[in-house]
Amino acid sequence: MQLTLHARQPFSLHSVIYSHGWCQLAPFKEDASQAGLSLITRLENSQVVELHLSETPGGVLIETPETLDDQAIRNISEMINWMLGLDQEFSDFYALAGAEPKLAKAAARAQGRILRSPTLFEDVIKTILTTNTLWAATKRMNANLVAQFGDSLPTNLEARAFPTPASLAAADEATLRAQTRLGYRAPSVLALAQRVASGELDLESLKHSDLPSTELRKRLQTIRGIGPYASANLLMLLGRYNFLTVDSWAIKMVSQEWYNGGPVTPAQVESAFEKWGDWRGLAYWLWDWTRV
DNA sequence: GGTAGACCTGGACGC
DNA sequence: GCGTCCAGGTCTACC
Repeated sequence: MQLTLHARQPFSLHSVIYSHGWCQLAPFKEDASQAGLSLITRLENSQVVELHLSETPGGVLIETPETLDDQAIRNISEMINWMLGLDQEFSDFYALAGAEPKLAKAAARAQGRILRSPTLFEDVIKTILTTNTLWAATKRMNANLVAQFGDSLPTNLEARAFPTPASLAAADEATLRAQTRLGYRAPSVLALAQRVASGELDLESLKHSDLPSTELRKRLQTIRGIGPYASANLLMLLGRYNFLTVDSWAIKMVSQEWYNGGPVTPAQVESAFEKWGDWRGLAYWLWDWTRV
């Protein structure tokens, strides 16, 4: 099956794929050429498929060896549209960024879209796995979750999709802690999976929520394991750029950029980008931190 | 509202 | 090979 989707211009698949580290997390798989991206995902009809994404004039080409019915194709179309933010509009941001040397290349590179997972559930779990640990450990924990709880491709039992809420909800905390190496994050992951699987929490509805960003942030922070940094990361994935993902790296970068390497508080990191208004999270994210 | 300490893993380092 | 130290956000108790 082949499917072509149109993207609002300017668009660069490479810029979306490398917008952050998600492309390194299973079940995403980077192309050796860095020109495309593969993923294994579970469709609404429970079919597990492998999709390959590549750029085509005006948009993105989706290919899979599977034979799919019309409903599955619609499902994939909506999923990829969400993951790549094909409808997202950044002209206001580009107009502002053009006057700032540290962001001047954003429009030419078609930057702004942040790679999303197929479901917000997957993105919340992955975000929890990024907290209070090194990137190598995040990749390991995530790979363990996929390997132990994800559904397999029919044609390759080793290749798995991200676990469903139900499959994780059925796990026990001890297994998550010890075998998946989630450590103290295990209760958070388990509690979230159980809330989503039971229907108590409709995470996916937040993708298109009308809530103001501050309210959405409060809602996200009711999830165990989601604090200021993680909620800001999730808001950015939801297309809200009102908050900064202030982590230790951000503090270090702002210290070097504006405080001559001196001590910097999270509030000072926030204020450094305050003038960017509703775009401040994106201005921070795309800022060219290289010294001139 | 602000602060301190616990939570857990794995890499780096010294012995 | 073993022990110790440290980095990395969130949560909770306490002031």
